[in-house]
Amino acid sequence: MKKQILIKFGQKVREERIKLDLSQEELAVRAGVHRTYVGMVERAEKNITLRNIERVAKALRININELLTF
Amino acid sequence: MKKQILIKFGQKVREERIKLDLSQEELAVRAGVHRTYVGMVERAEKNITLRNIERVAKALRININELLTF
DNA sequence: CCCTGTGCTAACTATAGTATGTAGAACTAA
DNA sequence: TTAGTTCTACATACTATAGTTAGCACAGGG
Repeated sequence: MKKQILIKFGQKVREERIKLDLSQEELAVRAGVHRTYVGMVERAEKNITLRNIERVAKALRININELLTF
Repeated sequence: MKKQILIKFGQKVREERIKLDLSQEELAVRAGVHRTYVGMVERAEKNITLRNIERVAKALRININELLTF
C-alpha cells in the first residue's frame, strides 16, 4: 500500500477531522465505519472505495470532490 | 450495488470516455485495468477503489476531483 | 493510577478486481 | 441475403484485497 494518492487522501481526512475537532472514533461513528478503519485510512494502509469516500466526506461535511482536492 | 454515487460516477466515466472517442477496451488498456471492469464500473456494478479512480482519471486525462464532480 | 486517543497486529468475511466466454446490436462488405 | 468486425452487456468463477473486529501497547492529561 502506501501509494501517493492514499497518503494524500489520508492526510486530507486527518486535516479535516482535526478541523472539526473530532477523534477518529467520533468520525468513524458518524461515517458508519469502524474505529480502527479511520486510522488505517489516515495512515494510507487501506485503499478506500468510492462508497466509503462518500461516507467519510459526508461525515466531514464537505463535498466529495473537495475531499479529493489536495 | 447500484448506489447513487456509483451510478453518477459510472455516467461520468462513460461521458468522458465518449468525449475522447474511446471504446471501453481502449480506456481499460490506458488505465491498466481489465476490459470488462470498465463496463462494470460504468454500469455501477462495482464499487471502485481510490487507486483505480486515479488510474481512470489519468486515462481520461482529467483531474481526479473533476471526475468526482457531478 | 484512570481515561482518552491513537498506532498497530492478526484474523476473519465480504467484495473488489481479474479473466473467460457467450450473446446480441450495429455496421461493412461481398 | 450471409459473413465478418467492433462494441457492449452479462454470467460465472477465481484471487486479491477492502472492510470488520478484537486485542494490546503507549502517550498525555485528568
